[in-house]
Amino acid sequence: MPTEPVQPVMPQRDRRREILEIAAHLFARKGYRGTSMRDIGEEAGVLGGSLYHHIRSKDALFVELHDAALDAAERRIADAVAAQAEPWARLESACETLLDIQLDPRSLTLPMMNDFREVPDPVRRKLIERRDRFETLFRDLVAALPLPAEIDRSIYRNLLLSQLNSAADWYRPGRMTPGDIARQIVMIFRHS
Amino acid sequence: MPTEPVQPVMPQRDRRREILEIAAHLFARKGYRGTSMRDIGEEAGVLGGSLYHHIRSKDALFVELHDAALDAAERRIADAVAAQAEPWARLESACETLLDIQLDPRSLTLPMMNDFREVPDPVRRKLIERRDRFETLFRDLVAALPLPAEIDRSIYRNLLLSQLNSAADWYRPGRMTPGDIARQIVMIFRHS
DNA sequence: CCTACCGATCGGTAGG
DNA sequence: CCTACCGATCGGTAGG
Repeated sequence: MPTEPVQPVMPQRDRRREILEIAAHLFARKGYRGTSMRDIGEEAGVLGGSLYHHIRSKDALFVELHDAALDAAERRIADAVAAQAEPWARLESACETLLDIQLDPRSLTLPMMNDFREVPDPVRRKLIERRDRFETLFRDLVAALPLPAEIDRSIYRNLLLSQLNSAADWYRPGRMTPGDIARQIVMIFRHS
Repeated sequence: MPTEPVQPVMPQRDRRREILEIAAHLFARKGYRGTSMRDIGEEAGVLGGSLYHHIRSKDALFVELHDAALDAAERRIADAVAAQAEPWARLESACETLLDIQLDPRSLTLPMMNDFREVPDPVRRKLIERRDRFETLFRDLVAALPLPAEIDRSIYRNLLLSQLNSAADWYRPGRMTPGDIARQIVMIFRHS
């Protein structure tokens, strides 16, 4: 008589998702170069080489994760912004949402958005292309602000985004929430 | 009759300086992990292993370069600030000087200040210690500002520094000088 | 998903 | 400063 497997059989699709999540966390915590395929395998309970049944290459895996993270972030921000009408309130919603994503320790998200320098050239080109598209969201938000004429909106947007993207480098949970930080940012960046 | 060397003999001290400068440029451009000892050797005209006559280890080399860069930056900023009396003018001087350093493509400097994540743990601890000391300079400048009570000065300083440190990620020379950016930053961050 | 391996590259060293 | 090497680790693959 045939013995049943102790572990329930998991559909290949879900197994792949599981591996992607593990990889996202490792990339976010240790960077692209700091994460080896063997590291990912270890957390998934398999050897590094076995991962290639689910993915094509480390590069492709990273690009896929990065793009999916930006897709999700874009959706969340668009939803949050849509609930507001006043330009400053829309900007504050966007900042709070992006900070929420960047500062959530459980997020399998874009803390990897930064150090593009440690990634191979062809990968970097793809990441930058996707990120530029993401940033048009903020270009539109900034365009709607009633800013003094002497403020350059392109600089303004770049400064704002670099703050939001590097907040995870200095933020420590406790005293302030991501929402508090977003309010501080808008307070500073607000000019009428 | 003895032949004279074609290349003039260079004192060991200067040779070491030369190697440090080459290493600084490579680290700044390609990051810690992206720069191998063999890369440094190649630009210096020797094999990677030969560098160990001048340095103890790659880690020690990186820490030395990082600390020397911060020493130099600290001096330049302190000098620039000392020429100003008014708190906002002092902050603007500091921002302009730091941006000058960060955005100068010839600077063998602190573009490496950022991605601490790709560096080994013991190295990171040393870098952070030195950087924290560097940042007290800005803590004092921000403390002197007449800011509205609802603005948190710790957040304010972190936002300001993260902008200055990541400006090299988006800045492209041409339309605006580092001084222009500094003026934009202070315009945005100025509140009376 | 594993075994067993490939070629490449890494930081670093001994000995001259 | 070179030769010649060490052990470790990397991304990836063939074959089952």
